[in-house]
Amino acid sequence: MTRDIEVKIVLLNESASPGTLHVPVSFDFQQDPSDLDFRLTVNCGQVFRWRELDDGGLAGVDGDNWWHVSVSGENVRVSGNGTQDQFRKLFRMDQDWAAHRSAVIAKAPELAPMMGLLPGLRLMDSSDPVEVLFSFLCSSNNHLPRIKAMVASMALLGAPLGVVQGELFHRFPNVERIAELTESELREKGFGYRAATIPVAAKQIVEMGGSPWLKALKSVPYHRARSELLELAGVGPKLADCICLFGLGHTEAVPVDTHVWQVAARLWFPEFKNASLTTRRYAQIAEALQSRLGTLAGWAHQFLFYENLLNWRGRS
DNA sequence: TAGGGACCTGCC
DNA sequence: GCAGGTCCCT
Repeated sequence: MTRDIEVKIVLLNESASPGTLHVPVSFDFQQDPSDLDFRLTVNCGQVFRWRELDDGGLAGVDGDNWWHVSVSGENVRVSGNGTQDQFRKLFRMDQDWAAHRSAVIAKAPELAPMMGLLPGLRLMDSSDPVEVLFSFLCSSNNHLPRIKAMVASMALLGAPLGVVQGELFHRFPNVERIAELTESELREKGFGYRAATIPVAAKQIVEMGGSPWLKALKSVPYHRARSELLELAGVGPKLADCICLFGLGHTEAVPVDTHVWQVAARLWFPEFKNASLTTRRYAQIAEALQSRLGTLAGWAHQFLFYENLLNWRGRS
């Protein structure tokens, strides 16, 4: 691993988030793709700003850092402006995921087939809950390509971080900047009815203390964090759980969306077959996973979600 | 409480 | 018609 001097440059652009630029570093390591598959992990709907490059690599942003990942068999080369520890944290590389896999299969054997189809799907740990929150605010009643376009559009408002293969990557804007947006400008940019809720939610967060308030929800119990998030405009049970799981490290959270709903009805609740997703039934499904898997429930849920998403066309 | 409909926009 | 829903109203 090489580690060059860090140069801190505070950007003076008032309209953008303050950020830091570092001299790029790179490091190499060995990684079994069936334990951690970077391509799968950044494409399975936890994050919306990673893209595949012409050289076959992956590039994306997390918080103040941009990353460029190149995988060749078990050899991985990472370039970026952050530390190796930050990269390892993003992909939760310090945990024993083979053991986690065995634990999930032991307690919920019916999940084994789906886990087998998606080897290397890892739960990420974003360092910017603000980006997670507003990304998922864009996701309601929406599809992936448009969600990505909307998140990319918001990201243009943030400070420039670095250039990868000729493409400029931005830090996600801070809540204060998002709170300045107007409904009409967001509607012009194609946000649809979410244009109304995004600035309102941002103002609510600023009112309560901004990003520090949101980050503080990492260290309160999951149910407390969830109920606080539910007070925000446009945030219902599903989004609150996504924010808890992907942005706040509450890994017992189980977001129940249309895909998880379908799988759950097939697997555990046949009586839900022609029913609607109510608060009560939502809780029953989440509880079914949480009671058996505890803090591994959120990771396990990801297999239900993504396997169903990939194969939804093939089902009735 | 459960069920139903509206809501932006774009792709199947 | 339907998307990784939420909100409002019977």
